[in-house]
Amino acid sequence: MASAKSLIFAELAEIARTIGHPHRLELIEHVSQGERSVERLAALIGQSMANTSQHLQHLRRSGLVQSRRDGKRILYRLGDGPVIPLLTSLRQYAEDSRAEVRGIVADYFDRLDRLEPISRTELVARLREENVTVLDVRPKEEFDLGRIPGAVNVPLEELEKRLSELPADTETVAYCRGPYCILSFEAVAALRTKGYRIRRLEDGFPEWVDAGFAVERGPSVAPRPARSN
Amino acid sequence: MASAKSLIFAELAEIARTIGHPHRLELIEHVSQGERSVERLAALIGQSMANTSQHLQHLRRSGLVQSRRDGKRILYRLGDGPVIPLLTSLRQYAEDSRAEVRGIVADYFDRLDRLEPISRTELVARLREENVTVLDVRPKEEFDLGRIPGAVNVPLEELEKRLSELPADTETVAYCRGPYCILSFEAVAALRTKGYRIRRLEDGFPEWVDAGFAVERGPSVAPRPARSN
DNA sequence: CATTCATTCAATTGTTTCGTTGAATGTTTA
DNA sequence: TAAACATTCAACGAAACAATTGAATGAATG
Repeated sequence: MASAKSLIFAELAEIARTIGHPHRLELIEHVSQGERSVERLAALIGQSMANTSQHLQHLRRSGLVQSRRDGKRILYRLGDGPVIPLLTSLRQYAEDSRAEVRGIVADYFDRLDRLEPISRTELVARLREENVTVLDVRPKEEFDLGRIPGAVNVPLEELEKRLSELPADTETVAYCRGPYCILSFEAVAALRTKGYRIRRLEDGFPEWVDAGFAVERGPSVAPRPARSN
Repeated sequence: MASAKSLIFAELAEIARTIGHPHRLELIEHVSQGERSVERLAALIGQSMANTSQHLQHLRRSGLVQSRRDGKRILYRLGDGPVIPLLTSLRQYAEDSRAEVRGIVADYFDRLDRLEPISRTELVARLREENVTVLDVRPKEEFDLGRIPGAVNVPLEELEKRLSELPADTETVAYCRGPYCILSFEAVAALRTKGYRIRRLEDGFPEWVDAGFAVERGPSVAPRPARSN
């Protein structure tokens, strides 16, 4: 039946249109870091509450995000389906085939040094050998909601003050929210000028989770900066 | 810079909006079978030439399709980038998380028998052992443009007339245009009632190409139906 | 039980997109 | 060089969408 086919195309198109808006893409990125209230999301994307709420409901209709009530606020989180793979393939298509994006990514990220990232599997191997410090430069709230096991949390703004928490003798791997999040880029740029051996992790925390690697949750116990300097 | 970030989101959103229209999704599906003229594509999606042309140019702007001139007509083909992976992840997201799509797919395809498909790698292995006939049920023109090596082409309409070309003693694997193409489902349903041992290949020809498996092109030499019945 | 607060709804306006119509372009054929 | 043909362009009206405003909901607090 042709009608079943056109119904399927209509469904697919609707999902595609849902992620076809910059604000909604940005909302998904923020929501993929952990639960967020509408108020906070509105501030993050620089839009009004009403507008943000409507975009969120649009996303929820397509299952890309879910929500729950917590007291007087509503918290949004990432949907159950393979949302990250969908966005990853969208990004990969864009990087592969759109000159504009290639140009932007090149101009923007490459200028911050050619900071070759370390792969997730490589990091896992290095963690087993205990010869690497994992640095989470996201804000504390996001760190508390979930992190790479054993990671040390030093938000980017506090990095200069808290340099002593980082071992200078072992290599450090920094990560943040995703491939377009600049926090870890800036952390690497800053620490390299101070002589640290530091690299970025490929992509970011949501992709780490999506790839099925272990996650540590809850308020952090004492971080374990094996200070030796 | 926040502006680089928002530029990236704008680019991604534009690509997503490009595939966010049923006609354009359908055009991509048809174009992924091989080169097609605007006239033919217009007929396939049941739209005017002008409208089809505009959708095609929209797709071309995003690199999802490419075009070349051949005499007085313009032929469109699939773009260079990872278009199929993008659509595959879109479809997988939809199937995984949208009840409507799940319902449609279930109602529609499952009713045509639970025809468990054979995987591409399994088919390759079976082909090495020479104990399988590959049946391409697409129209001859598409078959000529590219096919699984060694495949026999019997378009669905001619299947009943040309049953003799299919060996009844070896298992047959049928394929067509893709996961939502009903040709191979119907072929399987038809031949099973006649006692043939026949299964579907997972997905279809574009996905076969995309997965990097060998393709045979050009007008078919004599098909080799190892008739033994 | 009234108030406060976060969120959602409803109505409005300006912008973008879709499909149609008819003319323009550029290539082949007569 | 003119006619035929496939495709694209340009202009239009209808429909969908985005963002704003202000009112409505519904849970928590006093």
